[in-house]
Amino acid sequence: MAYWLFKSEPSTWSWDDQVAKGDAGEEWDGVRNYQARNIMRQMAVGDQGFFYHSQTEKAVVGIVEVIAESHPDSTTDDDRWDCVDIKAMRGLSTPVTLDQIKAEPRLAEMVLVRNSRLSVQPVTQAEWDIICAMGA
DNA sequence: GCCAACGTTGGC
DNA sequence: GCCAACGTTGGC
Repeated sequence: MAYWLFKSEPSTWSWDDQVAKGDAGEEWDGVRNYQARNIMRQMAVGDQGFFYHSQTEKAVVGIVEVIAESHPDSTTDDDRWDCVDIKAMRGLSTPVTLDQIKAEPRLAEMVLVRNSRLSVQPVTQAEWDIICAMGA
């Protein structure tokens, strides 16, 4: 199983919005970036991901599961853009903030730290375990 | 609200 | 195919 990170502005699509969708989940649509799209194309059903709030909160707030592999993005007619579907699994007891992540030397190589603008990112097993422990 | 970083676009 | 201009994103 692989791990990922999904970034969203809470004012556009928040963790609460995602939770409200329940097990039906929702398309992770609107991505218009080749790098992010290519990462989504690598995802498999059952993979897990962090749900990260950018801008005001800047923290990992929850864990999601991929429930549909990459397919055309229904919000555009442009066939270049794909998306996956995800559903909320559980919230973190304590959100893990960007400050905490930057303060943890073992997370210095995270894409979130290295390339903060990428909206969909891969996460390693080690990074996953560390952040889960920090948020428990 | 500003600015730096980055990606995309379009003219040549 | 290069590069300047522009738009977007996200941290501060």
